[in-house]
Amino acid sequence: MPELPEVEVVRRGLDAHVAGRTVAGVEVLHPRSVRRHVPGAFDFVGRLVGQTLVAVRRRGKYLWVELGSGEAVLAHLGMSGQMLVTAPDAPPEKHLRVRLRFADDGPELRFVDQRTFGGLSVEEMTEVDGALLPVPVAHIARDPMDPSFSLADAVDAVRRKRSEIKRVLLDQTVVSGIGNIYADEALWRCSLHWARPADKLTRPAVRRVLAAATDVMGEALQVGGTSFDALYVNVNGQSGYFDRALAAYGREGEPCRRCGAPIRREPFMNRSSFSCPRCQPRPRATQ
DNA sequence: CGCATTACCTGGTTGC
DNA sequence: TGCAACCAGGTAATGC
Repeated sequence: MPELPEVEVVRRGLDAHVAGRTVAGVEVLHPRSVRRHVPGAFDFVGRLVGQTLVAVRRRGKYLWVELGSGEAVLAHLGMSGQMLVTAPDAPPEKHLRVRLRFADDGPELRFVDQRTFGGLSVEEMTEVDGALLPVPVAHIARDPMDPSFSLADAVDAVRRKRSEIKRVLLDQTVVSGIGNIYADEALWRCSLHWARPADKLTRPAVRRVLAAATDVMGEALQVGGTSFDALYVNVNGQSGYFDRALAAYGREGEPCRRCGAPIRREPFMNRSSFSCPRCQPRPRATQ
């Protein structure tokens, strides 16, 4: 699933392949993929045709392409979204939702999304705390790879939450970019159970877990960066080389890489949390 | 207001 | 073999 490292891989690939090019035509094949564009699919197309794509930017898991008009095409990949740069005559993918053709007749940009949790929209920009962001991203906190990210501020924000630490790690208004996979990895790395109350953790403990999340996402980015070539931007988050580096996520029953105890899986927010029963003991009473 | 829960989606897998 | 149930999970809306 695309979390920060996977989205950053896509951002880099898009920036390399579409920046500076002019949109000649847009085709929306599934209305749901542009549902966040309130004026509708027709308006979406109209706002893009003729625009130059200036640069591709990202905050957390949100991605946007700055337009010559000053607006931006905002993209969220959801769980299964992919941005592909393909030859215009390449056969359509099964779940092709939106395609952008360019005036140079070069490779086209395709938004492919099986589950349609993701989507595209054209948005106006707004300034928040010195950063220029698409309006729907205004409430998203800086991610750990943002040059202006403040670890001290993030530690304080986490400790203000009266909730379980993993819920807080997944809250994109506190720190952005962390999803289920990297949350479990970060908690495993600093031997914390996901249900530990965030406001009861010490400042150093929260600093450690945020540093672990930053580290693990950085490592994933390094190996994910190899997975696209000139005509193909790979956002296949669960494949690639980072799979084999995972210590907790998806390893139910397999030995903990630290102590050998079988990794457990527990229900969490209608999904799963993976942890080591010995290294990450469940907190006693959460009162 | 702040935190918890649910709806939204589809296709691959599992179990009967 | 067929089909229903289940599962993946980020986000916004809803509930308390």
